[in-house]
Amino acid sequence: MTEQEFKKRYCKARREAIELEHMKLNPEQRRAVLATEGPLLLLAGAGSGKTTVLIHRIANLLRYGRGSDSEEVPPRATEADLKYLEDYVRKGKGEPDERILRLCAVESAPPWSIIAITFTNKAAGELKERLSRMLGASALDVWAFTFHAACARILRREIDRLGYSRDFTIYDTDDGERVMKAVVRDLNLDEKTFPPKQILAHVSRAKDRRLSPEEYREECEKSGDWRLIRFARAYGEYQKRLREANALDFDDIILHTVTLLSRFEEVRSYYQNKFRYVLIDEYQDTNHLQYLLASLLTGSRGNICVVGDDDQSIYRFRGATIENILSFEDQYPGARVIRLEQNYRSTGRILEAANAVIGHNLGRKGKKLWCDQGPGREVTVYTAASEHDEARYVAKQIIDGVARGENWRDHAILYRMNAQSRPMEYALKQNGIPYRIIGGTRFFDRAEIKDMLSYLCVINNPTDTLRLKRIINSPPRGIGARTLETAEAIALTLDIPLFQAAAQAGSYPELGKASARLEAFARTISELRELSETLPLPEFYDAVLERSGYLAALETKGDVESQGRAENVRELRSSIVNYLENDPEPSLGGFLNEIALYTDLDEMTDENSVLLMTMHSAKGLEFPNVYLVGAEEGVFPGMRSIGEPEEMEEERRLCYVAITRARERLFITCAVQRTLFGFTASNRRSRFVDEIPEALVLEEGYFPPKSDNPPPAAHTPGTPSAFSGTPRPVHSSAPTGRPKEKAAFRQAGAPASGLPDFRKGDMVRHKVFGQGMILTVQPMGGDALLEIAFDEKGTKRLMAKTAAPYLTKL
DNA sequence: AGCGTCGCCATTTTT
DNA sequence: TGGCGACGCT
Repeated sequence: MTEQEFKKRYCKARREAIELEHMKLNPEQRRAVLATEGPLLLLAGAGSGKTTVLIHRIANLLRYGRGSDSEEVPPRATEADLKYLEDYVRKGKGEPDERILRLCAVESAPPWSIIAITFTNKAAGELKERLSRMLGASALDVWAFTFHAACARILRREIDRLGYSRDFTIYDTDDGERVMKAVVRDLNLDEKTFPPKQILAHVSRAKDRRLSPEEYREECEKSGDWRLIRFARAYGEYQKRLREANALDFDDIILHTVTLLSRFEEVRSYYQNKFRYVLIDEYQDTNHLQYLLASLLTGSRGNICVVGDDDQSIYRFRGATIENILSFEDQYPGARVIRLEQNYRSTGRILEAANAVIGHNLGRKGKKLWCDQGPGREVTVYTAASEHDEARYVAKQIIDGVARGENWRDHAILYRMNAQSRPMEYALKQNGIPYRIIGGTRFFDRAEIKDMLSYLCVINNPTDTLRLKRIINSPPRGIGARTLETAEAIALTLDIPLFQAAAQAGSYPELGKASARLEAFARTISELRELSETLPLPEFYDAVLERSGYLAALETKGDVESQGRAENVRELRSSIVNYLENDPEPSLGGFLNEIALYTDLDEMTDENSVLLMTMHSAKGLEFPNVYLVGAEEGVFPGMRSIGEPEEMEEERRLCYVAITRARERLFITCAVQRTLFGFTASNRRSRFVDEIPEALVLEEGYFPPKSDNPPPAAHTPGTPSAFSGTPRPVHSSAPTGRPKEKAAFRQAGAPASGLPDFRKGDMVRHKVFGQGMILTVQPMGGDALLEIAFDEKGTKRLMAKTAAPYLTKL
């Protein structure tokens, strides 16, 4: 055997041997796992198993390094080795022994040499969990973090080079807004013409382009726009204040890491040497800065693997550039591209619908999902008379589903705006359907939680003036705006932290009577600070709750609102306990650092409830039944996107995301008339609905005469894509020619006229809740509230008219 | 300092 | 429709 031949056979056998361990994957997935070297773009469609691929890829790197993607033969490999390898492949069992491991590995990657970056903590956590389940504890040394967590980690080591100290604090959006607000006031700008939020948006964009306040100012001056020039000045001042407070906002975390890596050769080479393999998830959501970071971490070795789906890019509004994924191959010459198009989630019709809709977009890589699952049921399109009718329809479908044996949690209602949840909630409540709203204001964004965290921040670091100001008078302790102002002035002139001024308030006569209150507050904080050094964290937290008077203030208020808040504040304790269990060296500072980047504590519980959320928050999730609600022009696609081609494409991608959440059944609903924000409007139904081939659709509900509904072809941009196999008929969904629906108008779950005769003590059977007895009947404006004790589901309150179709008297 | 009223405004969200 | 901030009154 020639050396050439040996080499060839060896590499082939080695590759096949490694492949055996991934036989559960499909061929494309396997290719993606084995292509370890060089740049790789993985276009992973919805439901194509990309996380599985990511996991296997990391596992492969840890075990075999570049073994599956290399032409190198180990220098001491013998023909006996080759034979052993080939025999192993022939057996096809895929359970490698020591020798196989040794023969296949080419520089196995140590865990800490792999960095996998995700967008959310949830995704990072999931990655870590699945990795450690597959590979044991050593997998925990893989750097699986969010962009921000990874950068914060780097900064905690290196940031002193930029003149910040390593124990910097992280300001969230809310903190940033407070600072900017103060800046606007101090620059004597009007908050109406210079909304702090808007300035921050500009600042964020400037940071994304790596413009310093000076550079940004120069640019603004060239433009001659006096408003922009003020913006630039505000940016400078804002940045100055963050620096003084040794604080970083979310953009700074990335920006400063990029600066560090590009400016300091030794930092750059340290991390480039450390990280042999860089993986980035959800690449379509990265912004320019994150692109730079990724390329700086990758270095000349070029082992970067990005995973994403251009069709699922829905965060342009917060700076994500779809460009990053579209031009990956230009930025990394020689990049390999692998498409994962086999979908393991949805039925054929749902996928066809998704393909057809997204096919109307122009700027895309092109990809068509397929599955071997069979067509499944039609997509149901229901036209409702109003948003209430729409909600009742959805409630009815859910009840029917559950009556068939499904779980509540198998149903998800997706809408464009949070404001749309209200009528839905109403209908669900009336039917006694358990539900849970995801999103809206999240746990850590709630005022009471921020207050408690601010207490902890101030105790940990009394010079954190921003947080100090937040809590100094909550609960009210007689330290008002006036007092605070004088105290701040004193602190400023003496160049001491505000906290110190408060602590020695007695020595400043201008504070008058308030000085005693300031000192008392400062004393409380100092005492708590001492306690924090001796007590275990949860007990210490209890002490904070008590001594701050915060909890007591909530409890004395006694209304439902405050009760909920008190509940939340106590709830925070459990995340402290949680932290304690995960950190080998827990400390108050450690907890605060972790919490600063961790917002989604409310893990979706496994409680059995119908889920309501925006289409955005549904990304990455899947449900057997999906209700895509409010499919009307002006709602979805939203008002702002009409007439803006780029925006419209983003809306369409959002539609694609929403459709592909459905596993078995997809319901799309629209209302002929809808009241939103106090205005009643009649909207045409969404163009996206009309982009779904008619053959896939089953129409239900109310149809107005044709004249009210101009042909959809007029507002359907683009041409049916080459991918959408079935060419669309020129006209599609105008209701004429479908006589049956016209006659079939009946509002969903609409109450039969007249009040059903329910009495106290009646035994009834409900379609879903089973048998029960009516406890009370309270007449309420032509309807009645029934309180029914069900044998198995407990006591529920239902509206008589809504429940009537599902209730029978026994 | 704290409460009530008026008027304005209005996607989507993660870190 | 509803939530929030500014303002003005007590």
